[in-house]
Amino acid sequence: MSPAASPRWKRLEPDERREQILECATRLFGERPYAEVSTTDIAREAGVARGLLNHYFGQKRDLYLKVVKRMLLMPGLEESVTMTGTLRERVERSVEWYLDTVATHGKTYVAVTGMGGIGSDPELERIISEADDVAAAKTLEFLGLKVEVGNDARHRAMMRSYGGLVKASIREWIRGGTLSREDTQLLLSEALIVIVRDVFPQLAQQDGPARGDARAPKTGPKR
Amino acid sequence: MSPAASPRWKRLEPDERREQILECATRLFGERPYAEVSTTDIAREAGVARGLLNHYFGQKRDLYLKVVKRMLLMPGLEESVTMTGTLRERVERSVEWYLDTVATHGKTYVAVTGMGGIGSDPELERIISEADDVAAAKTLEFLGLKVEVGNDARHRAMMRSYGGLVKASIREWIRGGTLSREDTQLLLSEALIVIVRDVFPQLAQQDGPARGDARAPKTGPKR
DNA sequence: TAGCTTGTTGGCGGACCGTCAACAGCAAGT
DNA sequence: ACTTGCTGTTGACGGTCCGCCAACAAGCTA
Repeated sequence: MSPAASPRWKRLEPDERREQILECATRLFGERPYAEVSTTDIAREAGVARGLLNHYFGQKRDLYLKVVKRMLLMPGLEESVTMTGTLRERVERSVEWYLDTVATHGKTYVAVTGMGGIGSDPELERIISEADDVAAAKTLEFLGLKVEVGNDARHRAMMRSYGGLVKASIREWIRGGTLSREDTQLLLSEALIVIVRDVFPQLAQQDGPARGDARAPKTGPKR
Repeated sequence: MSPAASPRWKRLEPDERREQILECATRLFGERPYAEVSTTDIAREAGVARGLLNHYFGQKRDLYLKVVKRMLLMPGLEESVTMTGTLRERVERSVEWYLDTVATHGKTYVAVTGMGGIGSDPELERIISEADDVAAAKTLEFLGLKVEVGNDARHRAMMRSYGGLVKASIREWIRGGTLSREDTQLLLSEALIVIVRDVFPQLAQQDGPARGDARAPKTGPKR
């Protein structure tokens, strides 16, 4: 008889196995809520023993965090869009690019960023918040706005808040279709313009005619 | 000897007991994430057997939903604020009222509305979305804006999206203090004004001078 | 082919949750 | 004051899920 008819399981490089498990986990976490995806499900989907998940990722929660991290790392904004024209034009193009990117990830993006997976987990919030910071910094940089360091924390916080609007409207768009893509883009562009004007009031005059009702006081922290 | 020295437990009316459990659950869910609050914890906190929670609320998830519901029902906006003055003034007052209300609920509100509790649960999302609708409708009504029924779904979706901005910025404010209350109020007011102008473009001229760069097309679904 | 490295398995122990039959507080009836 | 009955409440049982770890085996090397 053949010396080793067929091995009962195949031995993979750690990186390969890790990647394979990550993909299965990503798919399942996109289909069902966090609590309803058991490690047994993921293991079965990947065709491995359940204990292997703990071996590679530690806790189930850690595996989920890895999934979120990989999902939120969005590649190259700056290479794919030109940054010319008025502030409004640039804003609209960057929002458009962002919606394109999200559209490719689809439901998994919504499930991960949205009402969440895990319940208010500090680590998860840190990761998402960090990803929001990156996205915000990219956007601001793309808009050609330099961050003066004194207000950095405040500006980042404002952009993270804007991220809340982004996610909520995208959820409306992707999930139920209660907003069309045009609606979403309009909403996000207008809001971003307003925020930029508040955070960087000195740039207001760059965008064509100034607003009629410019609030003279309290456009920034008193200095 | 005394006939019944002291009963080992006290018998309460169902409504009383329910309320007592709800309060303990509310406190605990405000302190820790959903998954880290066991029904045993809640039962111990309330000085009650664990099975009683299931008797009154069914699943642990149902108890959590009850907590969220009670948390999101915010009483009387319309009675407490006058609705006179320009659109900007009314917006700023309503935002201010909302921030006051949230401030009283504190961390629990943030934990409940925020990154959530349960993982993307349809029922939970329905509840939160419904509460957002109520808050949005109250706000719009308070602003003196009548909803024309044709665009109702779209308008509600936009206001729910705005709710995402509200929650995110409030989280920045309450949690880490990365935004001051003034920052939060400024951000939310400006954004709300913009949204109202987009959703109800015909009301733009009510608020002083019109914007210089008013977008003539695509201010609504084509009809 | 024998030996060694290490990727992988499978079961153990513990935590948590939903259910349900039995128990007991307590108010009404005698 | 004692008994009866209603029902609020308890405590344990069965099941699921997860983290851990010793044993196992795939596959390279000599």
